[in-house]
Amino acid sequence: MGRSPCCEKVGLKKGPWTPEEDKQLLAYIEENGHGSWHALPAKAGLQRCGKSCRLRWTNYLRPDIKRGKFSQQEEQTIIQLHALLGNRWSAIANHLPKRTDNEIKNYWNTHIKKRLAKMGIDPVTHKPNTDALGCPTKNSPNLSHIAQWESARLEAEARLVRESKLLQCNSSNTLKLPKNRAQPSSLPCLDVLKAWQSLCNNNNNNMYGTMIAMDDLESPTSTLNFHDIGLYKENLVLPSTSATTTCVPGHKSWKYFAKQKNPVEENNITVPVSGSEGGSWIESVVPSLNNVVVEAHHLNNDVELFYDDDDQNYANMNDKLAGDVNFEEISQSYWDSTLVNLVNSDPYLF
DNA sequence: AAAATCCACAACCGCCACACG
DNA sequence: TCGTGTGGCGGTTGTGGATTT
Repeated sequence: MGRSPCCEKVGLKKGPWTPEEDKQLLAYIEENGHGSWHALPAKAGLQRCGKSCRLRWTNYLRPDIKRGKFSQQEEQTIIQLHALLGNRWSAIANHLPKRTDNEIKNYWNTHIKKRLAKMGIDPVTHKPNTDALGCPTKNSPNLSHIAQWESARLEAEARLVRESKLLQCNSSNTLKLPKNRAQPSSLPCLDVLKAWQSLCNNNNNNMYGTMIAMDDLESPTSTLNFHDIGLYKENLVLPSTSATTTCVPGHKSWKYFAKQKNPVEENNITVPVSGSEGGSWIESVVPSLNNVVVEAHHLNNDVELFYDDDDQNYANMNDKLAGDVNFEEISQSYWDSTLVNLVNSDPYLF
């Protein structure tokens, strides 16, 4: 409740950290771990509040932070994710390995936001600016590639929204949400299914527009977000085990991480996915307040495939990988020789 | 050369959610 | 169920260097 009392104590140092303080904090954490941030400053001999120490560590001192200029790829990812997630910087940071939310937020505010504005794109809505009559503003006619891309995206969005609106939510399709997830007051269930099927049937790899389209089914601030479907198209290329290497139809680059687990019979709107290889696949789409969890159960092999952004599976997995391995670069041989053992040996990867 | 302004980014603030007793 | 401590998040401010006037 309320503000942490540690920051109100007098006599604690504020402002920029000195190299000596950094060294002290680093040395303490490397030796003892951070433990309770509240208790850390006293133990480490720092005249700082725990909160300040935590921020310094997470935003600056942590060894797994990549600093320096953002690449074009990273910048594009930020723009795309921002269009989907808004100012949820920590969620965006989860998709940019080694970048902190603070860094991304700063980069957005100082670079990207201004650039989008210059291109005639509203950085909040990601839509082209228009005047009161709905005409493009003076910046809009010279749309860059990004602007054109945004425009195409919006067209796709509008089309999918129209299609989705044709379906009514079937009240019998009440979803049983996982624990600790807030349940929206109403869920456009059939829209969810439609979205998922649309994704599954989409062969042109242009998933992004589809995802965004689903994001705004109800309103610009819809609680139903499909951002988690497909965001990992490029990241999730880990082959799953044994015979269960089936991908979502139409997305052959998608391969799932797998672990042994009994089939789960709840949480399901079940959507049989035609065209999948290997038999009894059930795809479950579980919308929640801020995300969509996608589960896939292979009933024959008793394997559950699962991904869930909120649980940060990829971040966890990323931590497990030796070195700076980009998921895109993982080969079948690397899986066979290394990763499969890792997965099988650690049930807590998920 | 000095002052003013701009800019990038580190750091802080205040609120919220959650765990726990 | 409630109160409290704690960590996390997003918005905002502060600071120092770079650039412009």
